Amino acid sequence: MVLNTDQLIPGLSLDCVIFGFHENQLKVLLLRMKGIEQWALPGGFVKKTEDVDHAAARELKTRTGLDHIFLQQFHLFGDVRRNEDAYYRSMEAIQVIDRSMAVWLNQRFITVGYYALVDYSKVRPQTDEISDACAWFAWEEIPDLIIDHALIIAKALETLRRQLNYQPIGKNLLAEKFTMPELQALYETLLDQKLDRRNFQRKIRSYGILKRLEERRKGGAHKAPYLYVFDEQNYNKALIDGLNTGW
Amino acid sequence: MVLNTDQLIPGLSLDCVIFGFHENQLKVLLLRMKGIEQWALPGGFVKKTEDVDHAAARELKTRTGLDHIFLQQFHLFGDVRRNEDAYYRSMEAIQVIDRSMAVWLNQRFITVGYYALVDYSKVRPQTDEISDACAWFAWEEIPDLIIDHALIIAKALETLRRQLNYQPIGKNLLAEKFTMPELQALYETLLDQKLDRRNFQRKIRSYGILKRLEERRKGGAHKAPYLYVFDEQNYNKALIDGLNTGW
DNA sequence: TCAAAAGTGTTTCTTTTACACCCATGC
DNA sequence: GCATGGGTGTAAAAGAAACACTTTTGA
Repeated sequence: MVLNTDQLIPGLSLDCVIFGFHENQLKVLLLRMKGIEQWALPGGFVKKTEDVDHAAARELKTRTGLDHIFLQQFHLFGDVRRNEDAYYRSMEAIQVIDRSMAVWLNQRFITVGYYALVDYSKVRPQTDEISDACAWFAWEEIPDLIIDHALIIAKALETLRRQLNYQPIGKNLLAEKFTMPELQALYETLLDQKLDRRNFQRKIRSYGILKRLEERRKGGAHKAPYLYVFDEQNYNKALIDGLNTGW
Repeated sequence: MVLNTDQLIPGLSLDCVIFGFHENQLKVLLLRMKGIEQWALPGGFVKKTEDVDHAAARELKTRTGLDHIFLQQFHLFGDVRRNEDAYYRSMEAIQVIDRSMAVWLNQRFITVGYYALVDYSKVRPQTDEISDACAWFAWEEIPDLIIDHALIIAKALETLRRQLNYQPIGKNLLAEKFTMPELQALYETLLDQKLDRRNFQRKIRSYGILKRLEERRKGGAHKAPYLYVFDEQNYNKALIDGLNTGW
């Protein structure tokens, strides 16, 4: 492994829950390390001379090729025993990492959870020297994960769902141009409930963050739906002001 | 200082934004370190054998004497340069801390922000060996703070305000028995807006998390208001399920 | 021509807002 | 007795929910 542990903050890692949306399913990008059966969240370490947020953006870029993406810290996982099960031992055994790296990894780690919303179609999952697979998994089909990564994903989704109530999302999970049914499917997936087509349209439109194009999505088997884009200005305003304040 | 730095995770601190409510003002508990003019958030470090959450609870207990209090992690502050201005140098100068402690403090620190909601009347602010003052400050009168502590407070309040929309709060900031006007004053302070008395009552009551007692608050200059307590069961349920889901 | 998806409008119900009157207390 | 705060109810407005019909398209 090419990491020079001297340059890294010891005991601090970060894990990215990278959400995508495809075929009406919420997906998460996962990684399998060489020599380990379980899958893991893509993650990394923070350089001593680097902002923590920057390290997360760097990891996201490495893994997806994407830049300037919605990426947000959501929780610090800091239990003493969270990484005590030394999952990487089999990596040392097959010489994916060396002894000193193994020792370094063996210390107590706290990890910062980040979640990212990305356009599924733009991502080409990347493996590296220490991983032999990188792939999207549908929310319902997430395999067995190392240490507390299942918990991290659960917490990320919980945060995302909450976010949905007061922030405009969708911009990052969909392609630039999208249809209303696509946006609705995204909301339905995230909320895990069916919504009324007409009421959904009304509500979303009332936010004033969408612009409908003249263009329609052709080639579908049925009536061609309109394409929409987010109105940059109003969208950004909504990001700051929120949507449903409740009071 | 009695801390043995060998037992602590290096480069990791935590800061607690302890909110109280008194005389219709939102207050924050602050600390002044010996030899430093600026005030600071009460904070601490995490033992190598301790959960991060536990360290926060420990700090809260030390500082306020309170246990089992609403205490929640809200953000990790991880910029490289956040603590580079070495505010503690004057502490070393007057020998509040020794050289090795100063060196230890001089490294890059990331800090986890926690916020706590406490019953103002139950707190007896505690100083210790390294601080010469510990006091409540009204939100509007927060003095100059060390490093990024003003930012940390701002972020805590932002989180708290957001929380207000989907979680029952008040339980932790008020005495066990409280009046509707007191609860309303709390909401008004947190939201920084006036609310209609009658509509507020209706809305709060519709949540079903309060129980009205027969008892009234006597001794006031006017009509005696009823006392309320939170209904434990429904309150806890609301904590989990949320109040205004928005969808 | 028909099944399935997409577009649009209306009615009903619920929630929120705005607003007015009576009661209790200390001065 | 009057100023002030506290309790309660009701009518109007806004928003959410429920619901039906028409259009487009490929098979």
